[in-house]
Amino acid sequence: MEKTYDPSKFESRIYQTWLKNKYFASRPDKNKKKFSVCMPPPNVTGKAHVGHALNHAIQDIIVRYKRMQGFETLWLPGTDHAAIATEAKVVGALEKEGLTKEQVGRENFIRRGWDWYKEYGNIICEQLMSMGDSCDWDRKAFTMDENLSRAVRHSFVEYYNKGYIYQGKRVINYCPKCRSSISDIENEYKEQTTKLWHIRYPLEDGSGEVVVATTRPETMFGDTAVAVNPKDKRYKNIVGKNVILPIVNKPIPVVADEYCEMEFGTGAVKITPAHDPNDYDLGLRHNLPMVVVIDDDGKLNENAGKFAGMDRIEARKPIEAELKKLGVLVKTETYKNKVGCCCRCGTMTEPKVSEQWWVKMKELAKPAIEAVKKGELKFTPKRYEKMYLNWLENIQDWCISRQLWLGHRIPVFTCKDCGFKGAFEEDLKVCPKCKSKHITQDPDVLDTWFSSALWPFSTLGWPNKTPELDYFYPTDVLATGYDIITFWVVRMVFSGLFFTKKLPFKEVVINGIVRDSQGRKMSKNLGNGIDPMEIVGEYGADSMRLSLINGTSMGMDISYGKEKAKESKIFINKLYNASKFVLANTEHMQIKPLSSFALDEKDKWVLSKLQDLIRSTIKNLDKYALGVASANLIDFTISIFCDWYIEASKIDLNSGNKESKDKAQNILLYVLTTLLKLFHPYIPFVTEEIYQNLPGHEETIMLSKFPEYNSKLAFKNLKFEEVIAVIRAVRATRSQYNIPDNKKVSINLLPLEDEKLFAENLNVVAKLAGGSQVNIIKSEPKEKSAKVVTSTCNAYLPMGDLVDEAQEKERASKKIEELKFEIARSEKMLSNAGFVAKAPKTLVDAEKEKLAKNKEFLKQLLGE
RNA sequence: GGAAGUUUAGCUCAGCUGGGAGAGCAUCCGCCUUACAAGCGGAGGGUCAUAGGUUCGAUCCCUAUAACUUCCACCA
Repeated sequence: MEKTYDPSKFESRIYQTWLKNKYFASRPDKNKKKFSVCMPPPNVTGKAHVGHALNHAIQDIIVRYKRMQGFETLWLPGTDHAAIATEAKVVGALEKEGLTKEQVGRENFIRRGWDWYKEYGNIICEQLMSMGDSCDWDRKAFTMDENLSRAVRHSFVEYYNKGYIYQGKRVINYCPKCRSSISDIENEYKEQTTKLWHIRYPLEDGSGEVVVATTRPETMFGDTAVAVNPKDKRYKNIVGKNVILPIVNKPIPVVADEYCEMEFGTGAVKITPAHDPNDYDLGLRHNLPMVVVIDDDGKLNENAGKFAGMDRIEARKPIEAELKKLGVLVKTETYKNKVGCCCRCGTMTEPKVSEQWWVKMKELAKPAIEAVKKGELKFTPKRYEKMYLNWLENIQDWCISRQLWLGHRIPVFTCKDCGFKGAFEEDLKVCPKCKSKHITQDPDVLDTWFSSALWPFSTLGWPNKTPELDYFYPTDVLATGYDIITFWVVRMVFSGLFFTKKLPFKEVVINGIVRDSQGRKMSKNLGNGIDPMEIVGEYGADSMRLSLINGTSMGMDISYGKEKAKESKIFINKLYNASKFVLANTEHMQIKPLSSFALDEKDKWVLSKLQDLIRSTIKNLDKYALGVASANLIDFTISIFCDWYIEASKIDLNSGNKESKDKAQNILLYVLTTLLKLFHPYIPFVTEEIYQNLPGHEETIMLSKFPEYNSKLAFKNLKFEEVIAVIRAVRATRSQYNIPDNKKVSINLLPLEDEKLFAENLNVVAKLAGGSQVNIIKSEPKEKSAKVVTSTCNAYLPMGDLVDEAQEKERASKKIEELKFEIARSEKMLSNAGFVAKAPKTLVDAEKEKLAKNKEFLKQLLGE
């Protein structure tokens, strides 16, 4: 092994070995239990961000753990075509050549899309590899693959034929930049400061006026009414009359509708049915005409008169000027509101009436709701079930059509001659009704999430009955972020239940969002994003993984910065160095069963602690408490293995006694090997690197058996901590006397109970407390000494005149105070009748015992 | 407007199906001790947001309050 820990020297080499040996591969095997996970497909043309790093660390830890436990484990990777995002990039590339979509035509455009996928599609996968993802790359899927596309068409046709898909006119959110409709969840509301324009609409009969307040003056050309609340006394007399729409000079009616809030603004609202969902509904109720004034490109159209051709937002200024000129602008005030924006490009979306394709949701949602309510589908943490249920219980129909060219084209065909219309899995060439060949296909494509919703089964071959689908489906766990529960998790669940009659997974593990070290969301605007590849380059994938997981709890947002990766690297370095020590001392060792050795107290202690660790690690991994498990592993490594066992083992290793040396070597090897296996899911590279150098190692740590609790190596009545306590107390006293660590002193031990224990550990005390010589004494020494007390053993450091009486007194009285406090506390508890009567017996007994011990201890201290 | 979450050491966060508060970093003191100075030893530092309640006992359960965060709905 290299002298210093340098992950860049071996991480990629090890990954290549794993790949080459097909350790990630998985095949249906009826003799084994399976464990399957499907990867949330990242955007094919995207790059990994720290959110991926976190999510993938979680998945890989779970998957590696299960694989080591002997499950036939499949982690199925893949990517998503992300139509809107990719189309925007291809359009951008065309623009640079001075071309438009329309100029190159649909077919060529799609070809360019594929070129794009091919050029950039592998970047993200390579990045995931460098993070250590142990997925079965041979099964890598892409939502636009032939078989996945077949799944999309198959499911569409099934929905369609069963009446779940319909075409309908509704107000939808339209992104003028992406030139497509987007669904409600893709429409994000952002706060902005704008103005509230108060505009005067004069009554047609000249008897007065109505002032309306609006945030969107540019839509006034599409106004077809002014609405007031029927209860509003101010406007009672004018309901039914007409007002004149300024600039346009057109009469429009005043209507009464509950929708208007009397308190807001002036209590009168201008109604633009074509450009606002509420106005649209109101328009339907009152039979109002619809006037479209904004075109798909976000520009005002001919209905806006002289403002035609201007951008909807830019037109506000000249419109305001015109209103002022006409004397109908009462006032403007600054106003904060929220406007819908496209989640992909951030452009303000335009509510717009149009004909779109929809999936009826109410009925599909029902079994998905039931699954969680019955406990068949579980979320970790549980609170996210509420988010899921809340969404499904208030679900709206799903707008699945997008006005794009990239993606899965809607397989609905219409006969130009007889008007026949239907959905087909194969392209329709001849009308089944009139045999005409004049067939057209719907121009729109499907929402990207439509194909993602099929992911857990389409990737396994569905709708074909493949052995993979049969064996690996349903999958076991889905790990994803809470930000896509509504986009994706919900849709996979109802799609899975509808098409396969099974839940696509049993458990959903939700991770939080990775924020910057100041707790802010990472964003391009702030420039505070962290590139995971940079972290991997600087600290290694292992450090990045551990730092993202350790000490966190599932579902919580985490603040992250390079410092954390550095901390993890420092720890891994420690593990690496400890391993180097073990390796250096076990080179030519003989491997023997631990039962063949006479174990002393420190051996029993480390082995028992290790068994506890194995048990707790399994328990925590099973409930996805990954951050707790790793913290325990790290704590054991440093505070038990390195600080005490390794140091103490040096005595046995250098004793010259072959039996002792053999024993120490075998214990060191066993503890380290076990520890590496427990750590492997978190830090796969370095554990493999070390493992490959261990005596008696197997082919790979990846496929070695995950440690199991061994009761034969778990001992009771461990006493080594009494020795530790004495060493600690001596060290503290030395520190108080400013005796540097490298200065040896003689130490006299006066055991209070177990003389044998201390007699057996004299050399341990000498080694770890800096003793030149350590002796057992039978009574208080006459020599002037610094006195060190613990509850089971006193230690005396003979220092002659260097003994500081004042300090000795202070230390003694401090100890006495402590004891008195403890005794008072115990007595108070035990004198409480309620405690004695109601607390568990073991607790009461323990308290009694503690009290008796402390009293004895105190007596002994005071007696001197 | 509806819902959820967070509040613990100077900082970043763990922990708790209720039984004496933890880690890392930072700070202070002492050490290059032959795995590790990316280290070792020692030390200081917290009414576990506030107020009530349940209990023999509350950081943990319940109820209010405050601050911050997020999700959903949305008033022109």
